[in-house]
Order: sequence, then C-alpha cells, then structure tokens
Amino acid sequence: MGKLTREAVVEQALGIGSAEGLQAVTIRRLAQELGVTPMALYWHFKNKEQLLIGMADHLVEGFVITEDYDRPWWEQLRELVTGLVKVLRHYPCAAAVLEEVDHMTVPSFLRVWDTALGLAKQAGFSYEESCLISKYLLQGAIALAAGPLNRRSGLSDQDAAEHLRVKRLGLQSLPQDVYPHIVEMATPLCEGGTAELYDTFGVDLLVTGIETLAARVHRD
Amino acid sequence: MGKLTREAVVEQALGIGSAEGLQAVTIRRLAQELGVTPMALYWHFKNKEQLLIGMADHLVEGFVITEDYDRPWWEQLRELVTGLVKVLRHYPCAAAVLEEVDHMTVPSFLRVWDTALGLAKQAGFSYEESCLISKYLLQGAIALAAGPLNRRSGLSDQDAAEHLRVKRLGLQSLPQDVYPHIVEMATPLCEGGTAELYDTFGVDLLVTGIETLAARVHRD
DNA sequence: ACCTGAACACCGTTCAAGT
DNA sequence: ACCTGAACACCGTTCAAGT
Repeated sequence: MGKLTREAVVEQALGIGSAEGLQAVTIRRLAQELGVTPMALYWHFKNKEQLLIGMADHLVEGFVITEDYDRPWWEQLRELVTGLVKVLRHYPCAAAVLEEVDHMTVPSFLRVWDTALGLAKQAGFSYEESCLISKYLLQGAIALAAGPLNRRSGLSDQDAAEHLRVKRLGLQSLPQDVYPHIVEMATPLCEGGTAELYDTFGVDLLVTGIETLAARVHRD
Repeated sequence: MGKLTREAVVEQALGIGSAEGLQAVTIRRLAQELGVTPMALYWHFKNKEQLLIGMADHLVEGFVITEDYDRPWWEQLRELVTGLVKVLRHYPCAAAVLEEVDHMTVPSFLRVWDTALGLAKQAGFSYEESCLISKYLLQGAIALAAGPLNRRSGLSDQDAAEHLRVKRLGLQSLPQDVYPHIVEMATPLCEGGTAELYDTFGVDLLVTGIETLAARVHRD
C-alpha cells in the first residue's frame, strides 16, 4: 500500500466521482476507500474546497497548450477549446468538478485562461471584452465536455438507458399545445446528439460568434 | 401568520438564498424561518430537489414570452435572451438555482426552451443542431445573469469589497512570466465589467454565433 | 511530519403518530 | 389534509493527543 499522498487522494477522488457521481465524493468515503481516518485528509488539504481545487487542477494539468505564434488567433482559439474539451472527456466527472470550483483558484486552468485572454486581445477586443469572451469561451468548453456523454454517473448502463427512456416519455407526454417543439424533438433533446456534433458544431458555435464580433470591431 | 403554502415556502427559500447564498437554503433552516417543523415541508415537497425545482419554476414564471410572428427569428432570439437575463436579475440567487436543477423538470423553463427551439428550427437548423443551440443559448443566458453582480451572496457589501480586493491581489501577485495576461488584466477580471457590457456585448456574443452559422446553413 | 479518537454542529429523510 | 416527535444515517470540521 502506497503512502497517502496528495496525488493519490486526488486520483481516488476523481475515480469515485467518475464512477458514482461527484456527490459520492465525500471526505469520509474517500478516507475509507484509502484505508485511513477522515482527519488524515486534513493534513493534505485544508478543507474540502481545496480538495476539489486539487481535483480540477489535476484534470486540466493533462492539457498541454501548444502556442504557435505563426498561426492566426482564431485557429489557436479553436484548438484551445477542442483541446480542453478533449482532456476533460478523460474523466466523466471532469466538467462537474470544474463547475463546482472557482476557476480563478485552479493554477492549470489559469494557464488556459491566460492563453485565451492573450488571443482575445490579439483579436482586437478591449480589456473588458476580452475578459468576458474568455470567460464565455471556457465556460462553453466545459459545458461541451459535460454534454454528450449525458453520464448520469453512478448508474449502470442499463439503469442509465431506463432513466433516459423515462425522461423522453416525460417530455413526449407533455401538453403538445403549450410545448409543441419540445414534444416534437423529445428524442434528440434527451439523447443529446453524437459526440461529433459537440466537437464540431458545438465548437463552431462558440468560436464563430467571437470571429464575427472581431471582424466588426476591426471595421469600427 | 399565513398558512404554510407551497408559494410561501418557495419565496422564503428564494429570500434566504438571495440574502445568504444558496448553500444557506436548508430544509431545517427554512422550517425554522417559517415557524414550523422541518417535516412539515415534506408535506408540500417530496424532497429538497423538488423544492429547488419549485424555486426555479417560480423564478422563470415571471418571464412572459412575447411571440411576434412578424419579426425575424434573430430579433426574437435576442429578445428571449435579454428577457430571461432580466428576469433572473430579480433574485441574486436565480442563476445559482438554475445551475442546480435539471432544466427539463422546470415547467416555466420548458416554455422558454420551447420558444428557443422553435426559433432555431425557423433559422434553418436541423433537429439536433437546434437542440444544441437552444441548450447553449439558455445556458449562456443563465451565465450572463450570474455574471456581473459578482454577488458572493451572504456577505455584507464591505466584506464583498474586501473579498474582491484580496482576489485581485492574488491574481496580481502571480508569476508574471507564466500568467502574463492574467496579471495584466487582474482588475477587469475581478470586477467583471459593468452590467451593461453583459447585456449588450454578452448577448451579442451569444446570438451572433448563431446568426453567422444560420447564414452558412442557408448557403449550403 | 503525519495520523488517530472523540466530539461538535450540522445535514436530508423516514416513519409512526397526532389533530 | 396537514403537521409533529423521535430517530437514522449521514455530512464537514476542530482539537487534543499520539508516534
């Protein structure tokens, strides 16, 4: 049995979170799984928030940003988003973790953010606009990563399929006069499209708006 | 003292959540505030999740959707987003509530979603694209509503200002060689820009991407 | 430096019982 | 129909103490 290191704790936490959902990641549960007392964890992390930050940091550390000053900013932005989405797909609970922590406190995420900020400025946006754009872009990337594997973590595949069926039937049995489109599109709404849709159309959706606005800024 | 009605519970919950943050909204706390036993709430709500859904529904019910079939879809989409953002600004905890519940379970939110779906289809997108677009748009609107009043609810204005100052100093004292842009833009990043920026540029950012992609779809 | 034991102040929820 | 009392099975966290 290896020592109780920060890394081991974080990886165990990501394991539990990915297998059973983030709500199953509990100090006490984690300690039990690691064969240790709950308070042992408080030696390595000040509190649960710091543990979550550690998880988030570990996730995003897997993403190495390739900076290429010769290529136009929009290509780099696109690659930044796709790269982030890809790395977050490694753990089913990744997006959930990043939605729970303050991004500003996650060093590896700050690196991604810094790159996005630089590219936004390079595109000609003001300081404040660049801040908004980068926030929007990274938040969008996280949402894309959370999307397609609609992963109700913590359920078997069979239960998940049943859950999906119930959800779809719920939508389909809504009053058609008040929710016409929802009823009509119940199936694609629940199944959420293929991962490919998210990685191409989804990323396009995020980046295209920025490109168009950048062109507008340059015209003024 | 009025009776213990669903509405009263939901409004009290929104009050606590707005004043002290959503994490302060607890069954027991809520009961105490209402002068009642915790289990009394279980008569009106099956569990806490249903209470949150009730809160979300109450919030979005305040938004009356104006459908105008004579105006182009993009104007209607824009109005849908701005309207939603505006109504969510009534309660500081609104965005937090909507981030916590499954949107599919909130009737009033489904009405907004249905409208967005219809407009997306009208713009010429496929079923699956429309689903993705509507999800993206509504999620973006919620993020915009959460944005500018960076409302760490539960703190006095003075404490909030102090919290902001600490956060900014934290960013500014980062190593400048690894986070150059973050350090440079620490102030706008923390202060988050004016509400106006969010309501104009932010909405533009969301809608413009859709418009551009729609034009592309029509060309094919 | 690293971990344990015992305790505190909370949670959500169930179930039987009251009126 | 609407609410209470008592109990269960959990949380995160602190603090003193052990090695």
